[in-house]
Amino acid sequence: MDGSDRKILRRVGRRITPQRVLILEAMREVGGHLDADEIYRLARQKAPRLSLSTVYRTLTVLKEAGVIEELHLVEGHHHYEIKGEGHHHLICRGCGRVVEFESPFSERLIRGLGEEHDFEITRIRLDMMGYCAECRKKATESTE
Amino acid sequence: MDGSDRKILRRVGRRITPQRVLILEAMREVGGHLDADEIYRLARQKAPRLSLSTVYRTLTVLKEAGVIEELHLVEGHHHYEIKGEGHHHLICRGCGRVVEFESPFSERLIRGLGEEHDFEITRIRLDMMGYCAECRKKATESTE
DNA sequence: GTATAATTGCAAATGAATAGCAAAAGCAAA
DNA sequence: TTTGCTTTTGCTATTCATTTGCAATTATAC
Repeated sequence: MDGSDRKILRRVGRRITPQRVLILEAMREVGGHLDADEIYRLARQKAPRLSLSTVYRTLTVLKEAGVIEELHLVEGHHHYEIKGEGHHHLICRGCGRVVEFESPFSERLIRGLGEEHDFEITRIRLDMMGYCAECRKKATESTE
Repeated sequence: MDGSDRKILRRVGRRITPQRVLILEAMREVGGHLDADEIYRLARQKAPRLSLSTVYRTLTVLKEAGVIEELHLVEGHHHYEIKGEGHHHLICRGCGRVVEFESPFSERLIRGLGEEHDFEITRIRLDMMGYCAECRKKATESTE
């Protein structure tokens, strides 16, 4: 957790606690998307008494503060990732692997869409589902 | 539920029951996205003994058969809609209203993205979050 | 330091979704 | 149409991610 994270938490009137620092550092260190339980297990390595509810509460706080983002990559539970990278996800329906890619949207396209429906667009969520090379290969092999 | 729905269910080896017919008809009639409970309440008007588990099981069957699609529009629970319209969602963060819009993607763009990551893309999920005209107006008024 | 309000850990609760099971019903073949 | 087999249903109980209540602890302003 760096200075700017601290500033953000203060701005929204939240305290800086070791648990919050730890959770955010774990997320920054790993990068990409993690679910609550993965974060819990990671952070507990350094703070064995950390509770899962604190993880959830911290994730809510960080989400509200706009530091992280909640993703719906799979059914059943959420994933979380540090915000600001503005990337999207390619999800393999075969093996579940997730590949990140950069936004293919031009500013102009987004502005046009927003104006068309009189919406001020603040966030784009784009996920593409399909099959990765490996799973396609496996599928071909098993059919032959 | 029309003939083609029946055909599809038969093809995947599922039976055609009054409950399935009812649920699918309710969804087609209302159009757009509904959650399991809304579907339950709608369908129960005509079949009071219908159970919520049957709704969930039917939704799973229809999902597997490719007739409907599960959406993650809000946290906490899913929404379902008839497949095939290939549209996306503009979701207002203020009032929760959902506006549907057509895909802004060109075939070429999608093919390019797929090739770049060696994925065969079968489905695109695009949701944009923001604020509708009304909520923006309200926000301005309350600040003045 | 001290006061005080936010935060934590723990345990219990919630709520969407699933699973187990006996009874009911669809459907293929006779 | 009747039979026989299998799926499906309704009911209830269960699962599991997430939330909440609460007393004890701790961050932060003064």
